[in-house]
Amino acid sequence: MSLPKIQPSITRSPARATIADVARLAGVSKATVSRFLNHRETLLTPDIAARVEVAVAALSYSPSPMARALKRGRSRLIGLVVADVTNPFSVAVLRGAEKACQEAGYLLMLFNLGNDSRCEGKAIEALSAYQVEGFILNTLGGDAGAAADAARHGKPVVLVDRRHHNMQADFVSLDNAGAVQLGARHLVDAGYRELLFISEPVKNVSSRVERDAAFRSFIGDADPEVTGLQGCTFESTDDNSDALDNALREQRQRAGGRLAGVISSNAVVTLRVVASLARLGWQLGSDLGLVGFDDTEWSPYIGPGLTTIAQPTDEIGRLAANCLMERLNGLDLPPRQILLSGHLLPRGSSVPAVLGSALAS
Amino acid sequence: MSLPKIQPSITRSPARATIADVARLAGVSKATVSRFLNHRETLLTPDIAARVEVAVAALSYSPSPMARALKRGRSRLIGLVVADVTNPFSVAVLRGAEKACQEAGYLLMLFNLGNDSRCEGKAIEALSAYQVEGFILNTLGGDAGAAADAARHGKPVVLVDRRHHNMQADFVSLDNAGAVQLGARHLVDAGYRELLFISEPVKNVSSRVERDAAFRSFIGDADPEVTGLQGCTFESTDDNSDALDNALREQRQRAGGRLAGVISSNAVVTLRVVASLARLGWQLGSDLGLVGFDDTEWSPYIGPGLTTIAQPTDEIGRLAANCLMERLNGLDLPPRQILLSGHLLPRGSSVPAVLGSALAS
DNA sequence: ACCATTCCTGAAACTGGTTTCAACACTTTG
DNA sequence: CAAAGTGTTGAAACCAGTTTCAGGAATGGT
Repeated sequence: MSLPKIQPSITRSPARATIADVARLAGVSKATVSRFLNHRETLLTPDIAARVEVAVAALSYSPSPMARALKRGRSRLIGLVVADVTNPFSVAVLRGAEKACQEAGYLLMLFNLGNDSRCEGKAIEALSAYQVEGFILNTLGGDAGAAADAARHGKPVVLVDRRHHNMQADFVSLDNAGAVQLGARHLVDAGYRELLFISEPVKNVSSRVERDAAFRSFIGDADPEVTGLQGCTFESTDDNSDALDNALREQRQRAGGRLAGVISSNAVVTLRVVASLARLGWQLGSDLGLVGFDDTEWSPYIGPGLTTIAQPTDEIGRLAANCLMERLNGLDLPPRQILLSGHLLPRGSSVPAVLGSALAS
Repeated sequence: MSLPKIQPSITRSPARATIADVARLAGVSKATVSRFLNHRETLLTPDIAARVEVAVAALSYSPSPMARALKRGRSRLIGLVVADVTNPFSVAVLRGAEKACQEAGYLLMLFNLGNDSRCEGKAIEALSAYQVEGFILNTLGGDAGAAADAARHGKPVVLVDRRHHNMQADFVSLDNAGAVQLGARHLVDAGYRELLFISEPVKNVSSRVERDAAFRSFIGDADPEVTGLQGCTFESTDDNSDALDNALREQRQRAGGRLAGVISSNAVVTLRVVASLARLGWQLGSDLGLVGFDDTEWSPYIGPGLTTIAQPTDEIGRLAANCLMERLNGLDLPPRQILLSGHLLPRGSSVPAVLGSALAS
C-alpha cells in the first residue's frame, strides 16, 4: 500500500525527454526541433516554431549538453585548475570566475591539485577528456609541458596569478610590482627602516619572483645613507618554523635601534609570521611591523589588526573567465596581460606605537 | 622559418585518437576495442588483447567520457552543490570529497550557490543536464522540491551537514549534539556559568536546529540551584552588529558576578563575536569565554587563541563521496546516517584568567 | 565423423543531439 | 505558362562510444 511512498526511487521513470520525444509530440522532425533550439529566430515558419515551442515547454525539455558536445565540440564547460583550494585567494578567484561563467551559460569543472604539481598534467588530461572548451589555470607551471598540452589540444588558456614561461596565453593578475611598492612605502612611511620580505620558496613561480624582485628594487632605489633604509628577503617553508624564528631575530638585531618591518607574500606566510611572533612573544606593530598580501575576513582580528594588501580577487576571476570566453567566441588577438592594482588596508600591525601596548604600560 | 614555433596552435591536429583509429591500427573492430577497455580480463584472446593494448598505447588513446556517458548513462561525474564556497567548512569538505572521487576515477562538478538558495533548483538542473550520476548536497534545502528533483531524476543523493526534511537520502554530518555537549561542558568546567549560544538564523537548517536544541537540553539538564548554570540563545545576522553587541552586554548583566561564556555555531559567527568584542573593548577569556564551531588555521592567533570544536571535515567529504559511489555501484539499503564526532581544541579564549592580562596587571 | 556447445569476433543498431543534402512548395521572372 | 530561384522541411549521416546479435572457429561428446 504505502510502498510507493517508501521507495520513491521506483518512480525514476521520467527520464529526461529527448529531442525525438519533442519531435514526435510536435509532429515534426528532429532536425526541425534542433533548428528551433539553435537558430530559433531565423529559418522557421512561425506556425511550426510555435508548435515546437509548445512541445518543448510541455515536456520541459532541455537538450543534453553531452550529446551536443559530441557533434559540435562545444561542451559549454570550462576547466579550472587550482593549485590549492585551501588558499583563500584561489577560492576568491573561483567565485568570481564562477559567477561570470554562469552568466554566460558555462559551467566550471574544478580540479584541485592540492599543491601537488605532479597532478598538473593529469588534471589537464582529465579535464580535456571531458571536452572542456578552455582552461583557467592557477598552477605552478612546474611541469612545463602540462599547460602546453592544453594549448596543443587547441584549447585556449588563461593564466591567473602565475605566468608560465614559454607559454603564450592571456594572463590576469595583480600588479605585483605596484602592490609591493604600496606595502613597502607604507611601512617606510610608518617609520620602519629594516625591512624583510618573506615569501614561500620562490622557485619559478612568477608571482613570487615578481614580488621578490619588486621588493629588491624598492630597496635598491633607496639611498641607505639618506633614508637609513635596508632590506633582506627570506624564504619560508611549511616545515621549518625555527628558521623563520631565527630570521626574525636576526632582523631585529640588524635593525638595532631602528624599527623592523616585514612584508609577507601571501596569507599563508602571514599566518606563519604571526605564529612565529607568538612563539617569540613579540607584539605586532611595536616589536615588528607587518604588512601581508591578501586580505581575509580574519585579518582585522589578529592582534591589533593585520595591515594587508587586498587583491581584487573577484575581478580577477571574472576577467579571467571573460577573457577565456572571448577567445572561445573566436577573438584572435595576441596574448593579453591584464594587471589589476591592489589596495592597502592599514591596520594596527603597521603602527609602531600600538594603542593596546600604550594602555598596558 | 620560425613560424611553426611562433604559432604552435597550427599544430592543433593531434585531435584525440578515437576508438576507430585504435581499431584500424590493431586490425580489429571497434567492438573489440571497446570490450578490451571495459571487460579486459575476460572475453578476449590473449593475442588480440595484446594487439589492442599496443595500439591503445601507441595512440595514447583514452575514451571520451562524453560519448561513453551517452550510451551507458555513466558519466563518471559527481555533482557537488555547496551553499557557500567562502565557508571554510565547505572548502574542507570539498577537498575530502574530491580526493575520494579522484581515487575512484570520478570527477567533481562544483556548483556554488553563493548563499542564494534560489539557485538550488537551477544548480541541480544544470548538473543533471551534464548527466552527473549523483549529488552531494550541502545546501539549505529551502526549496523543498529541489533536492527531490534530483531523486526524481533517479539519481542518488548524499546530504552533508544539512538534512532536508522529507528527504530520504544518505546523510553525513558532525554529531552536533555531542559536539555542543563537548563545548558547553568545557566552558562549564572552565568556570563559566552564564552561557549564550549564538547561531545564524536557525530557520529550518537542520545543523543549526540540532545545535540549538542540544544547547537548550544541556542547559535544561542542569539544575540551576545546584550548578548556578543558566543559558540563552541568540540569532545573529550579517547586517546587524548592534544587536549582537547588545546581546553580549545583556549577557554579562545577567551573569552578574558569574563568568559569561559564548558558544558560536560556526566560523562566520565566531568572527562576528570577535568583532563585537573588539568594539566593546572586552578581552577574550577574561571578559567573555568563547568556544567556536569549526577550527581554522587562523583560530590559534585570534587574541589568546580561540578554543574551537574541530569537525573532521576531510573525513566527512570522503565519506560522503564514498557513500554516493556505493549507491552508484548498486548498493540498495535504506538511507544511512553517518555521524562523526568533533573534538575540542582548548585555547586561551576559554581560560578565565588569561596569561596576557595576568602579565599586564 | 557428426552434431552440439562454447568461445570469440565483427557488423550493425543505438545513445541524443547536429548538420548536410535533397525534395518540396511557393514566388518571381522571362 | 514555363523556368528559375528562394525558403522550409525531413531523411540520413555523423560524432565516439557501447551493446546486441549473429556467424565462424574450436572444442567436446557420442
